[in-house]
Amino acid sequence: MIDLAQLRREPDLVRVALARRGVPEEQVSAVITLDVEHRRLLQEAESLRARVKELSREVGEARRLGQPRAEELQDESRRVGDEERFARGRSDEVAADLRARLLMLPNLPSPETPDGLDERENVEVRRWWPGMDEGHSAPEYSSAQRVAHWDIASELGILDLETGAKLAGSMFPLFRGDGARLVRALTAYAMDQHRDAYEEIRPPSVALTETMMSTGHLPKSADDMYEIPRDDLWLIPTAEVPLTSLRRGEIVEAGQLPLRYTAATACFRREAGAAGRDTRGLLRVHEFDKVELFAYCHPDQWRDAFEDVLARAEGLLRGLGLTYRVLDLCAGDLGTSSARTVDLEVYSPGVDRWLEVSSVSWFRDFQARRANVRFRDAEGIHFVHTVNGSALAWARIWAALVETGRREDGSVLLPEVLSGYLGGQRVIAAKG
RNA sequence: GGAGGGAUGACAGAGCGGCCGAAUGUUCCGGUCUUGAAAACCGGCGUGGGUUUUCCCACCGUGGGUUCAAAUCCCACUCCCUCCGCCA
Repeated sequence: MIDLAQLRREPDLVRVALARRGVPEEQVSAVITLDVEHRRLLQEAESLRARVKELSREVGEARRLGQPRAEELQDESRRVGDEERFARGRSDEVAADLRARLLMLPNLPSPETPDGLDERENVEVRRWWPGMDEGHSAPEYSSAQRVAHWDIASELGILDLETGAKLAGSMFPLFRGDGARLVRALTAYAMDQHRDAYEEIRPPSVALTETMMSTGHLPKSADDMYEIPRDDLWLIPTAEVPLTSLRRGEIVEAGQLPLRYTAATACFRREAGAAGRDTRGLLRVHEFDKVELFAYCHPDQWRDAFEDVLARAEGLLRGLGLTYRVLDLCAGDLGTSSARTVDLEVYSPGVDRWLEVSSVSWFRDFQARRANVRFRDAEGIHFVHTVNGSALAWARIWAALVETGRREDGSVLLPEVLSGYLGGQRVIAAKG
């Protein structure tokens, strides 16, 4: 959540920043009004409380000395106590309202985040394709590569969407044979690339409501997630959720920062807002495997952490030989918790589309404040910054690889970097 | 799932219902001493909020309750440990 102290200090700055992402001015003002009211009620309740404590001390004193005024004091304390409970109740009500509204406010966009209200105004910052570094122009794709992955997949028997749907409903993909093996190889490839600097974590695939709150996925995006109400659990939509809560409530020494973690997990998304869109193949699915990179860092380190995650995600794409572009998301297209986000999209020739396969974000202290993760240095205690990004999300990568690698004979050539993870195999053979 | 034990500050570990936000030890920080270090000695050392420099409030696993007054009593829950059962 945003910093209430900052909102008090610089209300106009907050108003202007949030207006960039389309938050109505009234939403901000409502929070300010509630905050003023809350502080007034809190002071009232606390001074009554102080009076009760004072009287109670006097009661003890009087009784020790056997003074008859103890009874009177006791009665008065009871009266003040009733008043206090009433005042406290009103204060708590306002506080709950305040908190609820504060949690609904998104993060302030970074000054360098481009203006714009939706994805049409995202800014393409660069593009890469195999051979570009050697001066070659963008690749021409053959007709063999202009076949959608769902067609290739059924031809080769490596993806079985019908059976996935039979088991779990539509948009739950089922990979098989070399297709399943490919997913496993991709995860192993990525994890090995990151192990020099990121501690590998294998977290639970479910999270408590409190854990979902910390990243900002709740309360706002409840409809986009799978819920297990009986146990107050949610299926994680990304490993960002458990990783952000790894150090929840802790104070770490500044010298330990940055703390970097990586995790490969399944990610579950209801995609409620996108029902009916991109439903074919792997363009949009309810479950996919993803490798996530995450860092808790010092406010001075966020840019390095951000650049590192981005460089690693791009490095994987280059290793895989996929054409991709980098988009700087505009203020209006930012996720709730993010101050700055860069998306990576791969070009997939069979469907002729750019597919989002990574999102690298800097959250400033927005998530750290919710998760209460702080660091201590000579000056005192402060919230850490969080940075994370996918490196990478495999379902769409899988589609792009299969489409890009398809040859005239119908077989699929896989990138060399994966051969070590595929027992030397380079090709998914066409069915004879 | 059953039986028992436990949860207090960075750690260890006290705490008759009434100056307990909390003893003590360790760690850590500053100082004295020392050529330097260690030891010894002296001092300091939780977090958040409100007010603002005088203070006030909250927090002793979580949530309720009893009481003039709760770390301390009662209830529920969570987690951890030991034992039994079950099991990938």
